[in-house]
Amino acid sequence: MRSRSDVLDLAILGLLQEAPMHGYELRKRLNLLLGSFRALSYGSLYPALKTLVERELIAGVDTAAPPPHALSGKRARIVYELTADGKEHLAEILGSASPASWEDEHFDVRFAFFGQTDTETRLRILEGRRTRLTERLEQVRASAARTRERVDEYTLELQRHGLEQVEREVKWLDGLIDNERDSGRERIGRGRPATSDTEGGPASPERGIEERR
Amino acid sequence: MRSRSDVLDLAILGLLQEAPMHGYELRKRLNLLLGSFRALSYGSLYPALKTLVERELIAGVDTAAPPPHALSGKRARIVYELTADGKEHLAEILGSASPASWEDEHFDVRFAFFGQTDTETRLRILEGRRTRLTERLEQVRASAARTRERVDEYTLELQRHGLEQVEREVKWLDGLIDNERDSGRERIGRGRPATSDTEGGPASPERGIEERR
DNA sequence: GTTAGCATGTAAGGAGTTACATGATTTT
DNA sequence: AAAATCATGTAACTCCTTACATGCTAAC
Repeated sequence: MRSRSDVLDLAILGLLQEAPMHGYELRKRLNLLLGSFRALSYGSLYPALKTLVERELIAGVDTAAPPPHALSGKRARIVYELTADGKEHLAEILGSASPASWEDEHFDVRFAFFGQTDTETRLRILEGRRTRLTERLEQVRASAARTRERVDEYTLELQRHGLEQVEREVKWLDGLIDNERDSGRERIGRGRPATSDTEGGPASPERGIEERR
Repeated sequence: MRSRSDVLDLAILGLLQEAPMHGYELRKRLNLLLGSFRALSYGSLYPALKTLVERELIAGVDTAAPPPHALSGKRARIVYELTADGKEHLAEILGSASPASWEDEHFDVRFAFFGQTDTETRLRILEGRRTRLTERLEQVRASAARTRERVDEYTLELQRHGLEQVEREVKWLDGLIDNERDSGRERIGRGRPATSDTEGGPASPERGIEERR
């Protein structure tokens, strides 16, 4: 009875670290976080919560009938929060930078919780990710060169577009890496993102991502 | 005993239409085609081939022991090719433009076989895809606006980057759509819009499409 | 003569989805 | 009063991967 996706577990723990929440709300936040739109189903979420409770990493409090006030009005909903074990477990994961961290499935979630990760680990993950992507570029370019002639134009265009997307992602990473290097060099604190930021708009962390346009 | 992924079936049929092939080779071509790098495993491919044979859409010929010459040297390998039914089935799929065609999982494969698809269908798929993506942009932007304040900067940056990628894809589609419109109209003058996609980027977009053939 | 790559398959299991089942609360 | 949306869960099923099992052939 092991598993239930590492990624989902981490996403849940990370979100609960920010604030206790019930399942339904968790799902919405999760959908914004992961892949940004693919809707995670309840059929995945609730069983995952269940096993996390069994492992005592989170605890659920049913807000329906709090012994003192019998009629709090609200209907049954179970608000989950991290246990001490859960916090420890989360900190352990967020402090690590294993090769898995920069694979497709893990990277986005790890990145989303960079606010709870120290600069050094952030850098190692970003660099690992960058290496992973450039390896991939090499590989695809190599095998594309080998099959060049027998491929029709649309297949070729699809490949070209795919490569361009990856190249773009590498540039994005370069910006982020520069950013982290700058911030790592001036302060030694834990966590804390680089920018003082806050001014309005969907502005990107200053120098990081301005390429294009 | 239905199914075995539509997408995989289509990819196999489409590739076999181009040329008969054995499993091992099919896999390599498939990996270039789909997602461009994610390696499809034999555990998926061979069972899929098996059911396609059972459905009589393809037929496999074992090249190991051709009755006439007992020692052709080559080891056992099964070359698959489309049956008449298979060709018909493929043509039917490639002629359709159902909503499924422009969903994430299907679109790439449909696009890869545009060479075997008529202009009108190509256009409908490209436009459907474009609509799908812009809907998604709207949706994400809307829910992002609602949660604006309580999201930290890294999560925000991730979302911003995600949106940018989708926007880029829409522009790519715009270029392709213009291209198809021009060719559908059997190229009358009309200095083409040149698809404002480019900037410093490496690849020269379009151009490749729509020549030779 | 041994490593690397060609070639074909099966069994078990992981990670998720859809569809079902149920009911409360809020909005129109 | 109806419809939407909040809220929680389970069962069955899908699609895929990993690991196993087997053996040939080319190159070093």
